[in-house]
Amino acid sequence: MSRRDEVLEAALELLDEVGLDALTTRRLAERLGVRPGALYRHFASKRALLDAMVERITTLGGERPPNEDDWADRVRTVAGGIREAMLTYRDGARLMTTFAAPGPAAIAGWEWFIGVLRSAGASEQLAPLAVDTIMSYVNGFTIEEQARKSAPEAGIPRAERDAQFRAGLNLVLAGVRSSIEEGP
Amino acid sequence: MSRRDEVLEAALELLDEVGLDALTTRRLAERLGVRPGALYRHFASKRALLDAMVERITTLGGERPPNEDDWADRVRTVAGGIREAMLTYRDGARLMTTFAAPGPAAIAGWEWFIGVLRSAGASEQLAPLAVDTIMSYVNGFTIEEQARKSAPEAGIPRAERDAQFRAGLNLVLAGVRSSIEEGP
DNA sequence: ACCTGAACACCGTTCAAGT
DNA sequence: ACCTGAACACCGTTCAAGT
Repeated sequence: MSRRDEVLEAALELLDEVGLDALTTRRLAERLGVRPGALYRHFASKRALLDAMVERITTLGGERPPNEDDWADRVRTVAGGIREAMLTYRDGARLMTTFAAPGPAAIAGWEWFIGVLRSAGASEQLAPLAVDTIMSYVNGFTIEEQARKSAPEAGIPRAERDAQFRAGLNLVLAGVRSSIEEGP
Repeated sequence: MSRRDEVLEAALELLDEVGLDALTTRRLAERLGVRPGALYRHFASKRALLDAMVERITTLGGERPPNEDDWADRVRTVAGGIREAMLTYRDGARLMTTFAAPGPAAIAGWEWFIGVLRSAGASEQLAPLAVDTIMSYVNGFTIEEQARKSAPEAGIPRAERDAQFRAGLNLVLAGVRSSIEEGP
């Protein structure tokens, strides 16, 4: 494990403890027992560090269910994994929205996702639209879910949120299914 | 127009010019020809100022189409208006994700939205799920759309993005429609 | 009511110099 | 290769004092 990776790991731990707004280079340096300037040997800027954190979280959601599964089940597994990855660290979803450009892990995942839709019978036009729509739903849901913490109904139990996520995803999937059936 | 409103207006203009990361109290004070400390007579904190900006943007998306319209058309109009409101200012969608608690405008809009779904025949359980799912899609789509600026395919023309938004929304609406038809 | 002056405890970042 | 020491140009926020 390179020193760079150790810094990255510490940054993710710190994020989970204090949240995105309190994640400062100085606090991170202190946690590493080092002066702030030393961080710049490993990352060109705080922005670069955040990008590496985003890529790392993206990799967490990289599970690929077997092709024998129903296509909708494969989508459910992957969508659930992406949500799971964002929920792993405090403010994880909000951190993702600060990304500069999609990293290799995100691009690979996107292409795999297109393939699932194509194998389900989606046209060349429909498949990317469906992937984009599903991803918008997953990201939108998770961002809002994770943002609610000082809100009125702050403490919705995890099991309920899981059920709501699945139900909403099924709604979207029903739309995708009916669009596939309508043909080109 | 109160002084407080003038400060709020200036903050929104500044946001549009420099983006969320460069929106500082000191820059805002300079634009108003005032010392930084003076802002605290009008807003208790920067957080409070950001909350007021969020509420203001939410109000922008508050159009209510006539009840004679088809329910799906009403949803399309309102969803489009919410996206429009977030796109009005640079980083508008990302600003929304920093909200503390939903303001009065957001709550009123949510209840109206539920009514539309109920009038379309959605059950008491389905209506809030559908609203939540549609809103997740709208927010997720717009956040991603607005975040892409230094990305590879940065310059997708507005008309194309509008079309993609509508197409994705129709996909979700198809799912909602089929769930309504399946009954309770 | 609104603002100034001045301070406080922080930020991200750079860079010569050390080991 | 990795870090220190020290500085630079910034932050958000407070508060007595002015008009």
